[in-house]
Amino acid sequence: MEVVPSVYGNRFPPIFCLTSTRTIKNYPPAIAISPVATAANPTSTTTHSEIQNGPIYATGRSGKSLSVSSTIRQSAMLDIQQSTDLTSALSRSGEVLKAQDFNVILRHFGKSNRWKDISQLFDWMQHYGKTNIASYSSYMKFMGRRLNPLTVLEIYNSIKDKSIRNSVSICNSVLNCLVKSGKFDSSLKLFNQMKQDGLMPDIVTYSTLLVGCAKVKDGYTKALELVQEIKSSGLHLDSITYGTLISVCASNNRCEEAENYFEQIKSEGHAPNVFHYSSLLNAYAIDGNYRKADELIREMKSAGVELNKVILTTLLKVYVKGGLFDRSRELLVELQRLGYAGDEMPYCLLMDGLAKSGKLKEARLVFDEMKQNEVRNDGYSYSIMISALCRSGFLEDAKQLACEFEAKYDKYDVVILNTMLCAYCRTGEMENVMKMMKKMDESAISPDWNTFHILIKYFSKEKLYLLAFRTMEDMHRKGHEPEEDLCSSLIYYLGKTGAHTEAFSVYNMLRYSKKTTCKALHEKILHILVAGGLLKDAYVVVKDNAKFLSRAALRKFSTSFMKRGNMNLINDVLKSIHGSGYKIDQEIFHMAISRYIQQPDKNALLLHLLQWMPGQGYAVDSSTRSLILKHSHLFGRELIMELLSKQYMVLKTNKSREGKTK
DNA sequence: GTAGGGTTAG
Repeated sequence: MEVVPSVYGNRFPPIFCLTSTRTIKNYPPAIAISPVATAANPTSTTTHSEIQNGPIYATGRSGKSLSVSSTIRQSAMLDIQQSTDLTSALSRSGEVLKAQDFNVILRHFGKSNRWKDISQLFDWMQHYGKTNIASYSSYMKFMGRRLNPLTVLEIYNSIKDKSIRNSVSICNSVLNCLVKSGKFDSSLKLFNQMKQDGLMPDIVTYSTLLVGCAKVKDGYTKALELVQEIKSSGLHLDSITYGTLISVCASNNRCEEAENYFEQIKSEGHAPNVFHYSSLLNAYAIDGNYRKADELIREMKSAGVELNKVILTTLLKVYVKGGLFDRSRELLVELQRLGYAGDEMPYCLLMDGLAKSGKLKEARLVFDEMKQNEVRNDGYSYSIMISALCRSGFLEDAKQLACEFEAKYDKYDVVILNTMLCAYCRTGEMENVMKMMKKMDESAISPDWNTFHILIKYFSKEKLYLLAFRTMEDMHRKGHEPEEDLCSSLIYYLGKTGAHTEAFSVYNMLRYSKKTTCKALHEKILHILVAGGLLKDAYVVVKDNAKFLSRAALRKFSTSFMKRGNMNLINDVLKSIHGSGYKIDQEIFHMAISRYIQQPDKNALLLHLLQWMPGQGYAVDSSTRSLILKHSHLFGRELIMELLSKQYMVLKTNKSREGKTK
């Protein structure tokens, strides 16, 4: 395959080299624009209240000049909001404005989805110290998922004022950004750090973190821990937190617990709201419990809670999961009638359910109908159809749909790209695979766990083991943990093709991941390392995992090490395998001692070995003994005789012990 | 004059 080296070049850079989303701007020095040093420079002696409220005007100013100042500020704000050239508007009108004025503009940009302007304005505000607590929270809120979590952390860490850093709304916003971008573990770590630094978390902090529990394995346990923490810190679960908890239960297959929380709301004298209902409904979707779902809908009707788009869409999910495809279709028609079928979601639910119960043709019909209905397309429906076609082996059809999506929509996210990658990998079209990877890189879409898995599997299938290895390295660097089976097979193939070092590298990725590795893997890598002559690495494996290794493998390793391993480590190796309970046999001692004799400058090591042996119940056999005696002049004859006689005593006691046991 | 949290899809 020619394509691979040409795409990667010879140096094998990281598979995906995403460009940083945040650029450092070179603004003129603050002092040149703003003469007000306190407002311009946040690292100066500015107090918290000044940062929050802007420079405090001297008392005694007339009401008139205040209103003049407010008029000037109003027009400056308008200038910036309406300007088509933000840079010049800021240098023209920015000086007179305070942090809260900029926050108004920030929100204005936010409401009109002017992402680029929000970023530029916020950069400017940061540079001139015109930020307060609300600025940070608003910025993160309006940028939402557009913000790279690393950028968010950078911003957070740039806040030097402790009272601002510890402010609960800023902390909540930062945690929210991390949770929304799937970095739940990082958010928990940061949360603990924040608490140590002095954050007093409130119920919003906890419900922010609870959202993350819905997306991770074992999230329910973590949620319980958080609930415990809420209670022990004297806070109370509020309506939103209950809603989050129910949704955590739903996404962790805890239907009964979801019901319990729902009942708890009622027993505390509150009426469940539409969020609570939709989350509980979603819990019923897990096993398609349409009876309970129908009952819940009746309850909603009598309670006067509106059956909104989310509720009806979730109900559709329940019907689909319950296999009630006719009722699902009826409900879809109802959604269309109500104007609730403007985006793909309900179609996706139905298509996916049909495809997964083997009704691929019917799924395709829904897909075609959706396309006729001018539904907004975000690529989900294509993902579903393409992967359904792939699963059933209709690779050509899958490829065709992928091409259709490329031609019709130039909009990609990680899922559609993964799906298309998968389709092209299955049909073995390297050129298209590379095209998708380039697209991912260009659109700054970070590859996820799935992307890496698809690629590594594909490269392995094409016998491009080194490329698979580089991809796995990249995956590891990006913090994704590959599945053990995938590693294990890659280790096998790398070993088989002589890439012993690379095989060991994959082994180490697994070993130092959080998961515990399968015991057989240690033996597998040991064989590869011994075969590749990487005896020092092999020794590391043996030292750490001797208890998982078979006697045969240990023997093979020791034999090789005695023959070719580093002489300075021979005694360590012998002690280490003895320490693991392996009885060293005479042949091994003979090999070790022969090596020492060949190299008289290592005589200290030989003497050390001979000294060590009797203490562990070992003694050299007669052939090794005569070998030593033959060369004893090299080591000091007297000392050697003394050591050998000590060993002889051991030999005698061993023999007499053996005799007694017989 | 001010900020932060919840429901559905691959």
